[in-house]
Amino acid sequence: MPELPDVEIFKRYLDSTALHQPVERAEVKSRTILDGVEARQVQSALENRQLTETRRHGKYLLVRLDEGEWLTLHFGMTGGLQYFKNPERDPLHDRLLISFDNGYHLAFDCQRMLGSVGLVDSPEELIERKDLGPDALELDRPAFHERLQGRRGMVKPALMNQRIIAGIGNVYSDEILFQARYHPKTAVKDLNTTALDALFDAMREVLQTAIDCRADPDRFPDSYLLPHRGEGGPCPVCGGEIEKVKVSGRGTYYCPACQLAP
DNA sequence: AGTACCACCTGACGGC
DNA sequence: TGCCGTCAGGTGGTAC
Repeated sequence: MPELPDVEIFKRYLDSTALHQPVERAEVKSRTILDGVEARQVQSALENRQLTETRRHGKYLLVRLDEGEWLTLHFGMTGGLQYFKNPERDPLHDRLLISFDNGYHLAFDCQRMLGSVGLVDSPEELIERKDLGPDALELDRPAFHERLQGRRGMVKPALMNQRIIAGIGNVYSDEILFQARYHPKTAVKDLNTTALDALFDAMREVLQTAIDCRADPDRFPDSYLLPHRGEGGPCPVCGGEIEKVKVSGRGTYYCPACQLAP
């Protein structure tokens, strides 16, 4: 489930592998993933160019092609990148394959095809087109308050709303609320300034820690919920049972003892 | 404005 | 054994 930390790791992976290599050819293997572009546009945008720069906004990865357009990658739920030389390492659900002059390939792998590939003239164009809020790690404390204050709904859907803040999904919203000790169904209007501050701190802490752990749950601190995510499992703080509920349609894990009822 | 529900999509899993 | 329903979840559409 690629959320902000996962996409940040993809960005660093691409930066350390495929950047500044002349592209020999590009092949769109599944048209389903194309977002408002034709396969030939993607191919001609890539061929005989280089990937010169990357940026991340929320769950989107943008890749600049020479000094021109930007390729946009969204990983849906099962997407990822693979850089390899041996064709045997081409991932099973390869949807876009970029081949470089040096004999290496970069595959955009996406099993469930919920991801997307597009082209924009600038990162700002993508943000505008998708109506994305500021990136969760770029946004400062006053802006966080401003974007949440006055909202009527529950805190978990607000954190997950990409128009309010970009980058947080189902898994990390649970972790942020666990670390901040707020119940996922807490009404945003019931969070006072101090509570919003605590939520902001937890958001930054969780996202940065996840990046430092290379978004690998096995590396996460013992005090994190994510590695124990599952119904009935022990809470890493109090040892009580983790419960599962639905919050606006999403499977939500929390500790009823640590995260007080709204 | 917010929520509920559906669809997209594939693969895993449990029940019978 | 195999068939079927359900679930996972990011996004986006519709209805209320």
